[in-house]
Amino acid sequence: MNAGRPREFDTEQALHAAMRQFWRQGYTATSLQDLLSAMQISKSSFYQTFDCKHTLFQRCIEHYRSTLENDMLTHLQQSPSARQFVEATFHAVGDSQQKADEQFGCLIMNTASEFAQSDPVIAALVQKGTQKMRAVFLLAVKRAQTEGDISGDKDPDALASYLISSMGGLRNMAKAGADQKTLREITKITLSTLN
Amino acid sequence: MNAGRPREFDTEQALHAAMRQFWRQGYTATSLQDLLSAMQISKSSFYQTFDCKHTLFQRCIEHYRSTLENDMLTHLQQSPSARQFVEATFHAVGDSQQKADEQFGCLIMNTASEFAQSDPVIAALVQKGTQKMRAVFLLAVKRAQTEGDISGDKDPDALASYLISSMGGLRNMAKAGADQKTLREITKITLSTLN
DNA sequence: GATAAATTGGACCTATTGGTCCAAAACCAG
DNA sequence: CTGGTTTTGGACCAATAGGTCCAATTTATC
Repeated sequence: MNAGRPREFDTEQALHAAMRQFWRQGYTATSLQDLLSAMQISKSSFYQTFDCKHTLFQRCIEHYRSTLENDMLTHLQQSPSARQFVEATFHAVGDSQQKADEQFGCLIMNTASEFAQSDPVIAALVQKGTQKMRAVFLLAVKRAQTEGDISGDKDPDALASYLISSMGGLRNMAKAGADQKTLREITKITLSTLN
Repeated sequence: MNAGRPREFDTEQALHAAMRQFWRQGYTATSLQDLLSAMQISKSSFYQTFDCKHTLFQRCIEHYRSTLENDMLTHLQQSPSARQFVEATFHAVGDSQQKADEQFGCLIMNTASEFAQSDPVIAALVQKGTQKMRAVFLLAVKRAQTEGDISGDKDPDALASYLISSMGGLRNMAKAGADQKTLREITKITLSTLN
């Protein structure tokens, strides 16, 4: 009895496309038309599947966060040393190969910048996002300390906060159009705090 | 011969009000109505005096930049040591007294985040803004080196880039809702790179 | 093949967007 | 007080915003 016409699009794929669109242009500057074009679905399908623009945005932030979080965690696990993981994560920003993605900055930070304090729901998601990223860095710092690559004297919590702040700053510089040399110089100094 | 009805508002004041509005909400999210309310002028006066929203925005960015630049330069000049100036500049972000202003982030960086690569005219202004800020930090670092408060070994150019990047990151964290303690921890580590 | 369930395209809606235009008002110089 | 110049308020505009609704279409099950 649960029959009916099957969907002509993949929900996950559409969500991913929407996320990239928001990532590129931000929430307000992204019109419904932009979304439909990017997601390649019709208006009806859009509203039926994703409720409304705001709800979709929330899902996109969560999607971005969980994807990034998982990526970071697997990279951390697979990395021979936690210190190497942190260094690689920062070097990736200046890396020309990933430049296409990097010039959009970080969706979480972009969102914080766009309307952190004006929308409590979004603000909470941004908060959660930074917390989770911070947690990954915290894990990495602690592991690096047991591995002897970061001095045990340092406060791992403070270091983790510092790292997300720096990462946000660096990606923002990349978005502002800083060249590779500059990004590398910044990264070098940032990482020197781990010594 | 140059007679006529005098303006009922002050241009500079209106510009300042517009700047604060853009600073708070960003370009796209700020409607014409928002601007008129903030500036307290009529639509006619708006278009006659400021041409259009986009042109006004450009002027606002320049206004923000030159104001900030001048403030920083005078602070630097009046500071007993250049190192103290840099430290004070960073500490000000976490300072609760300036919290009201800080929770908007930095207009230049916000703008970079909003549409750095999609609008060449704005992108150029953002570039100019970061350059100028960087120049002030460069001046400060070099002076601090002659004053013996920063080791002469360090590359002042790299350090200047690092400082604006870190400042952007820190202010973004403030906007994202980080508490004072966290901001202070980040600042402390950031400033430790000067040793 | 009929039926029930679900998706789809597109017409339609209202509110708001940035922006134009003009008549009325206000002012200064002569 | 008058003529020329400027500002001002508000009517008006087309385009677009996000969103609703429904008829047509497509499919799985029986």
